[in-house]
Amino acid sequence: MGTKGSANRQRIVDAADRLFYSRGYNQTSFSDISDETGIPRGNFYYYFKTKEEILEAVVESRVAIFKSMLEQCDSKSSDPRERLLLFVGLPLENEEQIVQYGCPIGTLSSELAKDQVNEISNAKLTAVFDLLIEWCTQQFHLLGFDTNAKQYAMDLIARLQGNTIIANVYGDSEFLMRTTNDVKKWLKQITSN
Amino acid sequence: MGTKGSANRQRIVDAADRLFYSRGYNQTSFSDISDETGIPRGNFYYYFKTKEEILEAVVESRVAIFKSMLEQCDSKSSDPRERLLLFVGLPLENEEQIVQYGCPIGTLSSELAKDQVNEISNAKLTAVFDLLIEWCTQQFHLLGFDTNAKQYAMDLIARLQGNTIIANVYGDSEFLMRTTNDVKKWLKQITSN
DNA sequence: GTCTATATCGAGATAGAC
DNA sequence: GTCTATCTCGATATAGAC
Repeated sequence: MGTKGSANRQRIVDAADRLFYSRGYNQTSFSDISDETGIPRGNFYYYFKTKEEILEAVVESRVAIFKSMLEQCDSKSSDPRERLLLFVGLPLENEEQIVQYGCPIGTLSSELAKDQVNEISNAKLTAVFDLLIEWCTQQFHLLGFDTNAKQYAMDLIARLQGNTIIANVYGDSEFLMRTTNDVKKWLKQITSN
Repeated sequence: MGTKGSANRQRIVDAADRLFYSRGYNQTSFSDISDETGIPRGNFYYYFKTKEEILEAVVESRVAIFKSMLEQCDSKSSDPRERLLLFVGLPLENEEQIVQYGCPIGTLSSELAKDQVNEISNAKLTAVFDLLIEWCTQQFHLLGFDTNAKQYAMDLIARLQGNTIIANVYGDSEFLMRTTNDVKKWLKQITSN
């Protein structure tokens, strides 16, 4: 195992992940990460040349997390319809955080879209969305949807994002629960023939 | 007219509004606003005691802008159905900016939700969403919807937000146009009896 | 009311001892 | 590999001349 597998490196990435989510990337300082981990600031530069490299590692970590969530959906059911329903229910598993800080991908994307700098990281972030959309597209394909499978997938992700935003703005977990059910009903309806 | 009506004050607010939108609140410095307006940094403190006061003024300005957009919709048609269709089409009028920087209220809300500080400004921001939701609720009421009028209103706003996010992430104005039409179709469908 | 000079702080980043 | 000390810069904010 190289430096990528170092325990300290992992602790930095994990703490940065939490802080980038709860405070935002730009509003998280090396001192914040240092306070959380107990690892002194100067040590960070042994693992990462710049703050942006930490961001890249965090994004990679989130990609891995979402991949494993999709695999969970795959393993729990072999029925694409049931898989999509499981997928739609995922935000409720972290309902409290979602309501408080929004979607970990959506909010980071919005933030980085305003930074002229981080082109690399931004490309990697759309990769998370790509991952989710491709997975959903595949499920819709299996359900018999053809050319419009990707449209349905993008619409589904858009709906989840929109519901998350409103739930976050109003700190309203009831709204998140209700609209999650609405999306599930919509899914059942369009796949019931 | 007091200091609130000063031309310089207004120029500061207008420049800050643009910059908070394109770069984000936290990533916009007094120097940026100074560069845009030609007004030296130190002068800002004659009109605003802190940066957060500038933010409050910007939020007030955005509230006013959205109010006038709603009044435009009101004046163009007296049919609530037609008004809602006009409302849904609004994002396309600033399509380029929407695709590049996202929704001016949605992205600012997401950003401030992660700042532990700006409670006041955040309260004012939800006021913008309140404004839109109440206006839509009223239209749905006029269309004969009763207890579920507000639900439809919130769902409509959520859909617009979600579509904006995806369009922004992918820089995809085609998606914004297609989903705008989809929302219009949905509106026509639920109001056609 | 307007502008210059400057204070103060915290950010990211570096050098080098151990 | 780890940690301390420090550099440099740019941020918000202040003081005070004009």
